[in-house]
Amino acid sequence: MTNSPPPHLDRLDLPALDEKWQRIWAERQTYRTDMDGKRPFYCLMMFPYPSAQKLHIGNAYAFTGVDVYGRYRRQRGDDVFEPLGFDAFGIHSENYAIKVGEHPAVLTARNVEYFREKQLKRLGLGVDWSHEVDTTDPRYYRWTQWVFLQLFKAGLAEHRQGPVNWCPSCLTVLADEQVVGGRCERCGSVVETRFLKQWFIKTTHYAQEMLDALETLDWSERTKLAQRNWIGRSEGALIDFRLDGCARPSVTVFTTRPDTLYGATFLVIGADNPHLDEFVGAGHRESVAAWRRGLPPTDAEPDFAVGIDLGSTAVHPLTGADLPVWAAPYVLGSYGTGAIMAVPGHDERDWQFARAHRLPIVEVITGGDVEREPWTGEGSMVNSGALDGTPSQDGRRRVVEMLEARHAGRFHVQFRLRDWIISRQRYWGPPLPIIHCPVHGPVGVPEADLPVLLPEVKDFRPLGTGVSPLAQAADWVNVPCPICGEPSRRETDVNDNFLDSGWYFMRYPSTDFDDRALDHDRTWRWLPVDMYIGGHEHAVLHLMYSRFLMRALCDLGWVPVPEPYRRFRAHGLLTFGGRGKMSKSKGNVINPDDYMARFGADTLRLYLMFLGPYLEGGEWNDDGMKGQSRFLERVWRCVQLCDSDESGDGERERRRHRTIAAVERSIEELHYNTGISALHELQRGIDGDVAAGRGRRIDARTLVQLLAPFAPHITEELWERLGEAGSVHLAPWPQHDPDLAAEPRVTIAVQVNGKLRATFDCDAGTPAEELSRLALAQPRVQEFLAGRGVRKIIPVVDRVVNLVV
RNA sequence: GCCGGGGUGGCGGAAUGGUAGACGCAGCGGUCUCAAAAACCGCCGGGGGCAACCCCGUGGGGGUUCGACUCCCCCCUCCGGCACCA
Repeated sequence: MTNSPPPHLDRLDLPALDEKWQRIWAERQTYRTDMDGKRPFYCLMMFPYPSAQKLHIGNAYAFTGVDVYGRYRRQRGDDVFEPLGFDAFGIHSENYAIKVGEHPAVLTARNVEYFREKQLKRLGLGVDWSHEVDTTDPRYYRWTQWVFLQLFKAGLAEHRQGPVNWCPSCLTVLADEQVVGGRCERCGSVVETRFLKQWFIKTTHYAQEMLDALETLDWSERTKLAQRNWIGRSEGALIDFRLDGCARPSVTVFTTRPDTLYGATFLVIGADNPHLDEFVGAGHRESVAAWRRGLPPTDAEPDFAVGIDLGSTAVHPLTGADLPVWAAPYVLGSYGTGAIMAVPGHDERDWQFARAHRLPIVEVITGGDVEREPWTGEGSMVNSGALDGTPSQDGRRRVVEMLEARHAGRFHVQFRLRDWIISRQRYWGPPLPIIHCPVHGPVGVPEADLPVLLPEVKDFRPLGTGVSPLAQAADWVNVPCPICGEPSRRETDVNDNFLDSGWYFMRYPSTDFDDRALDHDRTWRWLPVDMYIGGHEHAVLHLMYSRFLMRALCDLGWVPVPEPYRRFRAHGLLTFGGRGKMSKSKGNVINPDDYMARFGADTLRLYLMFLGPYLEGGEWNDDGMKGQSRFLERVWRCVQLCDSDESGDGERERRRHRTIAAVERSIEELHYNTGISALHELQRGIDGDVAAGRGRRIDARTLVQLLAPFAPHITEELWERLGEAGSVHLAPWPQHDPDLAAEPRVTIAVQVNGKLRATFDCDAGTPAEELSRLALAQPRVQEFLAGRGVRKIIPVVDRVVNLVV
């Protein structure tokens, strides 16, 4: 090769090519999807929330990986639908707006503009922008409200009192999924329990179905596992205990170990159980009330020393024994029935509590020494009346049968998943479309009156009173009941923005229609999503909610199938500066804009896809870009210097077909890094041909086409320069023929006792006996055998011959 | 504590149970240049040897196998998630 490009080659200016082709693609609507296409393929990426920060490199990584896949499918002839939008409502944006003293509507509109125009389009995504959604646009949230009304009408949305997570800093209720380790997912404040009337979506109604359907889904295994754990199915029994000495006549507890019932020595009511007062014995009221006031706020660390005897007693349903009733914070008031039977001999926490408060510990399952430590394993039942000697596994069923006979208990399946609280006492969200009538209670806003527009208010900051700032808009709040016309009040809470994002993918195909949420034909043609790729952090939030919504809307007849995503893959995490996710606080955020301005979008895309297996993520390294930058320079030169129309050459055809196969496999399995390696090798090969004056046009075309999903701009330019008509992104993908990729000659490794001692070449497919003969004939092999007899020969065709002496 | 995923050159990483380290970065040597940069060519796990070559090597220890980065068991370690769920 010469040291500088021949004079007739233009200098490669990647940022200029980005600008040129992005403009032309927009003009020619290259990525506009034929919504009536014969081979629909719905390729989905998680839409971003345009909070104050710009998109960072992690977003670019996520989007590029999906785009490569979508582009590949498009080149293979599918009608690929690759839409994008903005999840612009929510606390993220609102809090930032409060911080900078700007209205969230102004702020998010500006951010959306920047994201779309300066970053997402700049990356060269093959997105059909004509189907963009913005969750803050009334033309979108009108239908979010419609979705809520469908759930309301179906009885899947309920206004009820309940214990809820309250963030004292964000001044709003949070969903369970937004509480991490007892703290607010967003601000880290310790979450408090409050009893408020809230809107619940009955996700638990589909708990079993969603659990069962996981088995049938083609999803990343780790994502399915996270959902399985979150739904948290457990089997056991509900057991009723009669109570004496308090207001309540009885209490029901849940246990997964009914076989240990004979070992129950006391009951514990959750300290945050809303009905705690009803369990308190006469004469204990004041001491219990004082104890309760002195409790520390919800904390992740359980303290078994904390607890109080409530002074009432429970009657054991089988033995008739009197058991003391206690209250303690180690029992959750909101899981199961909010109360437990304590079996200290066979439960870690009950044992600790019993020790701390000198309560009796009884062994009812053999296998350990319950005075020293609790035995939670299986064994034979003892101290259990007629059931003594029964294996504990069988005992579970036997005890349930006995309870059922006495009407004191029954088999029960308990889920850890709880209903989704979707009301938020904040400003920046879609108002829940409900009117509270003194006569009719909560009434849905008639669908014809949608959208319920978010009203202007003087101050959009949260009030902290448990009421949304929307309550300040008196004219807006006071309306007649849609049924009877009585003076009524609008619901002033807005919905959780996970409701906005829970159905956005259903809306994309139907954005052409303003008079319906989901067009029947479009929805039946395009749903479910064929390929969804996104971050694993949404395993139990967005991915659970959207599965619920799809299932509910399917049962109501609005969508064709209950599961929203045919395939889901969780991509890996991009890290920088050691371990951990990129975040502003760690100071390890990379801004993609600078790199695109310097090296062009193709170089960035290529490097991101090369730095590690896409499903596993990898470490960003500033110097890594150089390798791909050099590669694109070499591609630019060698492709334009190929001028031979030769086609029959066996070895170079093999190389070409081998590369097609390698790139196809790498994209289909989302191991983009190995596909790019194969392209490097092909390019080096072509470079050698060009130096010898025989670079083939067919190789140049193939290289350009295979590289196109990763580097869409330079390949489009080269395609044009090669004199090809139309866009490379719409040209038919090169066919690969396995027969033409097969090597006629292979190298056989010869091992003696498993160690490599020689190699020789032979025709592919040489039979085993012939391989053995050839291996023994190798002079080096004879040296190593040194006259020792060969005990065994293991020939493997086209691979290896192992000689055992 | 429980669950999941990892541990391979200086670094990122390759490898249907069959020649470990493809591809890229960094480094070293060379070509070109007054010089430097860029580009191009070559070398690039460790140890030994003048050399042909030899020995060791995929977190540690066992095992299965003609043959193990790959399969099985135990341990160490890193990352991520969940975490009082009765």
